[in-house]
Amino acid sequence: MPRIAVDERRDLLVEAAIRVMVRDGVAKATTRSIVAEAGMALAAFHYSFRSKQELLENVIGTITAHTLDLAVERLGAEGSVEHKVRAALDSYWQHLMANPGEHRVTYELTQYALRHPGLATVAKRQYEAYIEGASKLIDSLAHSSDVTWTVPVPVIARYLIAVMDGLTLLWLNEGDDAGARAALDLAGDHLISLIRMS
Amino acid sequence: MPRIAVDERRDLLVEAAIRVMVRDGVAKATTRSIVAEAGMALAAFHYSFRSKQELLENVIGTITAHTLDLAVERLGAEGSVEHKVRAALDSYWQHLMANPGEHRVTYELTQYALRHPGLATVAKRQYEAYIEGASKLIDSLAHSSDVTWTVPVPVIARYLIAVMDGLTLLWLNEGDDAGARAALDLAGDHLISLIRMS
DNA sequence: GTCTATAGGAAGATAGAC
DNA sequence: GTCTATCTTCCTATAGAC
Repeated sequence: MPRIAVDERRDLLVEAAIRVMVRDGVAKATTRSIVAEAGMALAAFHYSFRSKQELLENVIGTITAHTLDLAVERLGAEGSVEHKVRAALDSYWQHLMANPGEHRVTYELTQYALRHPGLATVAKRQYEAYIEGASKLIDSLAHSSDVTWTVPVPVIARYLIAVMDGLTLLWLNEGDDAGARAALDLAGDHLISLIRMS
Repeated sequence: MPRIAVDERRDLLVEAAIRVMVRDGVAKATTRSIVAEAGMALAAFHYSFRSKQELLENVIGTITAHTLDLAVERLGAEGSVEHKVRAALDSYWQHLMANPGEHRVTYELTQYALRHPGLATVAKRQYEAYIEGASKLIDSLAHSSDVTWTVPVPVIARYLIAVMDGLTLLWLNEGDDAGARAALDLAGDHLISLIRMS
C-alpha cells in the first residue's frame, strides 16, 4: 500500500533476490519467491523491471561490485610481503567459511548467465572485472613492499583466481576444512616463491 | 514400437540425457527433451526410471566413471618425471579444449545435485572419487620414476584438483586460450618443484 | 512393454480495477 | 503506483487403451 519510488523498489528487489539465492539457490529465485521475500505483490516485479533478465543483470552487477570491494579491503595488512600474501589469503578464506552461501551463488550465477544468451556478455564482463581486480591487487602488493614478481602480473592474476576458485569449490563440495586449508597453504607457498626481493 | 529391454532403455536414456546436457545445459534436460533426443515417447521415461532423480543419479555416476577412466589413460607417458607431469597436464587440457561442453556439465551437475537433498550425497561421493583418483595418479607418477614428493600426497591431490578445476572454469568463463594456458604452465612449474629426486 | 492423453502444479508475464 | 486475477506455457508424473 505505501508508495515507494521505483528506484528504491528495484534496490529492495535486488537485495531480496540475493537473499533468496543465498538461502535456496539461483534456481529457486523465482519472481514469486523474490517478491514474497521483499513483502510485495507479484505485479510489483514487472513494474520495477522489464523482465526477470533485467533483475538478474542488476544482481550480477551488485554481487561483482561487492566481491571487488571485499578484495580491496583485504589489502590493509602490515609487515613483510610474505606476511601480506598470507594475510590476504587468510582473509579470503575467513570470508568464505563465514559466507559459504554467498560464494556458492556467484558460481551458480555465472553458470546460469552463460547458458542464457542475453546474459552471457554480462558473465564475461564479470570475470574480466575479477581478473582486472586481481591484477591491481598483485601489482600494489609488490609495489608497497618494493619487490617484483618473477612472472608477468596477468599470468599471476589468472593463476591466483583459478587457484582460489578451485579451492573454494573444493571446500564447498567436499566440506573438509583441514584438507582444503592444507592445499591453500601450499598455494600460498607457491605465490611467495614467485617474489623476487630487490 | 520395437520392444527393448528395460536395462538397455535406461542406458539409452542416460546417454541421451548427457547429450542434451552437453548441448543445452542441465536445466534444459527435461524429461521431454531427453525422450525426444532418444526418440522415445514421454511415458517411456517413467517405466524406465522411477523418477527424474533416479536418472540423474545414473547420469552423475556415468560421467564420474568416464572422467576417472580418462585420468587413468593419461598416465601412459614416457621419459622424465617432469615430462610425465607436463604430458598429463597437456592431455587434460587437450581434452578440455576439445570437449568444453562435457566439462561444463560436470560443474553444473555438482551444483544441481548439492541443491537437491536427495542428490547431495551422490555429489559428495563424486568429489571423493575424484580426490581418490588424483591421489592414486600422483602416487603412481612418483613410483614409476622412483622419486618422492616433498608434500603429503593427499595435499597435492587436493591442490591438483583445485588448480585444474579453477583453470578449467577460468577458460570456460573467460575464453582466453593464451591466458589460461600461461597459468596452466605456471601450475605445472609448481607441481614439478614439489618433486624430490632420490 | 508401449503408446496417447491428461492430470496437477509452477513458472514468467499481463489485464484491468482501484 | 498498486493490487488481484488470469493467461500461457512448460514441467513431472500417471491413467488407461492397446
